[in-house]
Amino acid sequence: MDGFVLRSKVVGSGHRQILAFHQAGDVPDLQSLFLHVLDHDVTTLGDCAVGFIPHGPLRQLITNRPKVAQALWRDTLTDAAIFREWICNIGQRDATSRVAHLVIELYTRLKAIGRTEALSFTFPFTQALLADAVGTSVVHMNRVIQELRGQSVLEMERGRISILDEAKLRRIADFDVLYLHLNPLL
Amino acid sequence: MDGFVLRSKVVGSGHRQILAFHQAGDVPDLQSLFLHVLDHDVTTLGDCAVGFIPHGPLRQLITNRPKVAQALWRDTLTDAAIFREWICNIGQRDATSRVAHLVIELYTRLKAIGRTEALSFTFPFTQALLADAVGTSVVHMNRVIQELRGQSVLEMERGRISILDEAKLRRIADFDVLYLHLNPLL
DNA sequence: CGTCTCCTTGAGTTAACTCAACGTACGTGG
DNA sequence: CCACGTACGTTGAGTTAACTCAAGGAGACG
Repeated sequence: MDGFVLRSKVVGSGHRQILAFHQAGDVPDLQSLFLHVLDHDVTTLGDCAVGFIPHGPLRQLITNRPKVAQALWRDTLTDAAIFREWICNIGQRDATSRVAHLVIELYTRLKAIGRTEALSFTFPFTQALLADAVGTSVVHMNRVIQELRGQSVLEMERGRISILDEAKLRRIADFDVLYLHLNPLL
Repeated sequence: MDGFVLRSKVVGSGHRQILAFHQAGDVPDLQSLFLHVLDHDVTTLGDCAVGFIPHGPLRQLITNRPKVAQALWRDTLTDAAIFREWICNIGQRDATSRVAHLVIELYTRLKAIGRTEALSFTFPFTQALLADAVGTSVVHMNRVIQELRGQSVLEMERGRISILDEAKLRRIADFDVLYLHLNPLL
């Protein structure tokens, strides 16, 4: 309902990979609705207001109301689409692009629910967090952020991210909004 | 029904990222059932026998038979779980581990449907294909494969992958089968 | 005032990349 | 049946992006 939630997984080396960020309105738990065992961690990121829906009533709802079921199913499919884009992001782009891409994704999704102000939004990140999300070391993340700052593309400070040059950021990010499937009527 | 299908996406640089492999019994198209616009490519890999189910009758089936709907929904959720593991694989492991992990994943999934022989299976790969799947260059993929060959862990030749030392491969891969959710009753 | 978390910087190292060339197998058409 | 083209694999050499280790600085907070 408010705040941010993240999915993550710790691999054998001890490093953590963040798999997704969720915001107000998302239902992260749907990913495990029919899996019976959670294969990753789901954590709040700072202060959060969250609601819980027991699986029992939820399954009943899904059985009795096909339209609601389809809307929820659709939600899990857009999550999957975002996972796929993250695979591309981490697999094919350099660290600077990856960060830019992540920032635009967060900005775009937050804008869709009216939680941005102009070209900025609040997000309780640390550099270590961003590093875990895009698969770089913390030190390198620091240098990438300085690079983006130096180019007057982004500003990041105390839980707030501000886009200074949107066109340039989009270019660096190689961002195509399609995968977010924001328009359900399309 | 037979053969392999792959999902992929081409990024701005022109490079291709493979997002998933699908085998007999999978229904790759379910990922776009409620999205109305496909955000990535789905391609056959060599000779294939595929079946098509029009969305109309499929939606009707889903509406009328909640149990079937849940089984199909579950299928899309396991696909998402695999996407998540790929994010970890590409984001956190080195190239050798990534290849090892991919091989064990393919082997495990094929074994579940009885399409392996002993510790080997047929798969129409090229080194360029594997490179696109784990996000490395072709040249580096070649060296990684030579490394695995040299350590007597794997053999790959003419569309066949053979595991020579399963324990060692699992160790290199950092593989935990959980994310495949092979047992629906768990 | 000390402690904790987070950010920053420098230096050395390594994994992976690019470019370019060459080898090899296979199939096809002359 | 050979010559050629194509696709795939292999190798070497030089370069670069990113990593690790280690240390120092800045702000927040009790």
